[in-house]
Amino acid sequence: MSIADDFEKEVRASVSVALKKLYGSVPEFVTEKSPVEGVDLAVPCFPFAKALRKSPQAIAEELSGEIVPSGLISSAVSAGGFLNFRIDSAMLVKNTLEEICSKGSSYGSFPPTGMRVNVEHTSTNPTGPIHVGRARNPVIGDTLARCLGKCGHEVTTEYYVNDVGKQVVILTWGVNNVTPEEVAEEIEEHARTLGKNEKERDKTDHRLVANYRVANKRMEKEPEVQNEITSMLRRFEAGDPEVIGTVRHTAEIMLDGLRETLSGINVALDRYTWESGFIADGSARKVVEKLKASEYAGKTDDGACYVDLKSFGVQGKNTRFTFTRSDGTTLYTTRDLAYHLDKFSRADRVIDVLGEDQKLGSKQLCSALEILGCEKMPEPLFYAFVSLPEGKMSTRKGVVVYLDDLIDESVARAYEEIKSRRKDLSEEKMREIARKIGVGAIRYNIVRVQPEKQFVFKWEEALNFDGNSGPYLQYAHVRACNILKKAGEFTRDTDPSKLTDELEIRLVKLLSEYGDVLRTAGNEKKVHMLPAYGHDLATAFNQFYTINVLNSGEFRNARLTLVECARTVLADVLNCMGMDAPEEM
RNA sequence: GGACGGGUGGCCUAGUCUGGAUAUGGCAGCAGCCUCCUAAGCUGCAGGCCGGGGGUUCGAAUCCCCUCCCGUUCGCCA
Repeated sequence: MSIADDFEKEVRASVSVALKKLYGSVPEFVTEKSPVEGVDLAVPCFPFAKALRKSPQAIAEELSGEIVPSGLISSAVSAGGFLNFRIDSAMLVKNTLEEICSKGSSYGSFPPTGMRVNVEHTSTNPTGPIHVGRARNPVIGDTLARCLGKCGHEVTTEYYVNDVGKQVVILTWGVNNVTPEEVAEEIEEHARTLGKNEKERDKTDHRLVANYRVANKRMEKEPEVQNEITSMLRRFEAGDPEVIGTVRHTAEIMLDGLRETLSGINVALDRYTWESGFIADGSARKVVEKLKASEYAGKTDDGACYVDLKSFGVQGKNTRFTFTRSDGTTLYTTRDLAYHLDKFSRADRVIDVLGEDQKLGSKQLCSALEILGCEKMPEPLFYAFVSLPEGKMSTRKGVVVYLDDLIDESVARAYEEIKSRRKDLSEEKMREIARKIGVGAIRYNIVRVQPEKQFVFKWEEALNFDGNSGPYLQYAHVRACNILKKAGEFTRDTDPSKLTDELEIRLVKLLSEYGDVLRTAGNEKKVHMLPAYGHDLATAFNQFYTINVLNSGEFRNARLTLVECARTVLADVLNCMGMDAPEEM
């Protein structure tokens, strides 16, 4: 329960009492934030006007006369039909600062709920490196998971590895049959057609791309290769452990590279679940049997099985959701059903971070789960695709920016910045800080926009280190650290009579709202609230920092206490966004 | 064609679910601020028919209807 919640409760109670006393009844009313300076909570009186046959202004006037400031309410005044409340800033300051001082980095966190929440994110096909079109997924997913953890839930993050299907089989064939000479030639040719010289990156996910391309090309031209791949696929689907094993091995090699990339942006997943596992353990088969037995089931002339989802609101030319091919083998979505049943056996709440191309698939999945008698539904969190100014991202056409390249570029840019302004640091230290800043800039830039908004990737925006950016927040944190380092010893002082400046109150007010932000960002899956809050907090801190002398004078202890509290919350906001909180930069 | 999402100053963006007072910030532009805690900062100026049109309402960026533009999707692919 935050002080803001308490304040709202008191406001509602006092308005209710006043309404009852003046007019004999308590109609529904709302409390809201106000754009007016110095107003912390407002009650619009317009809705009362009709029933009471009085002007909103008069009602606000009468109510304000009835309400005596007490507790957290310091004043209640009427203005233009609104009843405006002001919070007692002394209590706000004292309560907030004391709470932050005593709780430290757990300030803003909620007590354990015992709820198990599973967040599946990233899950890109293990057939190539992660490009920035997909980078939204791990960043949103990881940030959401961290926020949910702060909300008190037991969070597990999970990557679903698609090691089944044509794509991975082609890749596997390429890894095992394409010669090093062919690979070298392919790399050269690719560079030539794109007109740029891509440097060879010594990472498995990048290296294997050439094998994959050669395999695709040869499959198109050579019938024998086509046959080999088709036969591998058939053996895979028949459950041949040898084929399944080699494909999985290839996927594992690829995944090593992907994991390395993810760890580069501070993303580590708790669990990797393999799609092939649901074939191996028979659970996909069980899904098939159960669906076949349902009243919605049907069979085409060829023998493919489907359920008709018309009555579930699924739209389209065809409302059939096919779950076996005519040869009886399962499809991706069938395995995904088994996977979701598995997830629900391990978690109370299941969240899938998905690209918007999965919308229909996700809807079909939910309907099928309903048919299977699943009581809970997965909650999808969709994000729109990232494109480049020249158009849609395509690995084949070379219209692509890899996440690894973005990270390198951003870190290099941060290194240049730090080199130009800090002559005193060692090379090693500069590299270390540049990494933190560069990665932070990327994560912030991605998570700051609402996921459903389409996103055009521009280098100058991705590498922006000013204003509404990751480094801006990190810089505010650095400033706080520096003051505290220079200050050395001081006694904490939460006496509100020493922190009465408008800028100080505004900063404290923001600090007091942190819990609400985490609740919205986590439980309501509105992850972009976090960077917005962080930016407001950093701005308030910077203003406070600029105006006041903090490390001397009669208010030294109180101001340093506020600096310490701001640093605590800034560091935690950064942490929730998977960004490092450097002590210098 | 249907379904779903987006459209907010030159560019990017918050607010839309749950209607409320002068629409949030940033970038770029202009003008200032480092004898004092890192100027990746701070202050000020300029810039808006909230895609367009109707409607509901005391009140609409927000709700309803129509319409335009952009994206995604409508596989016995994954």
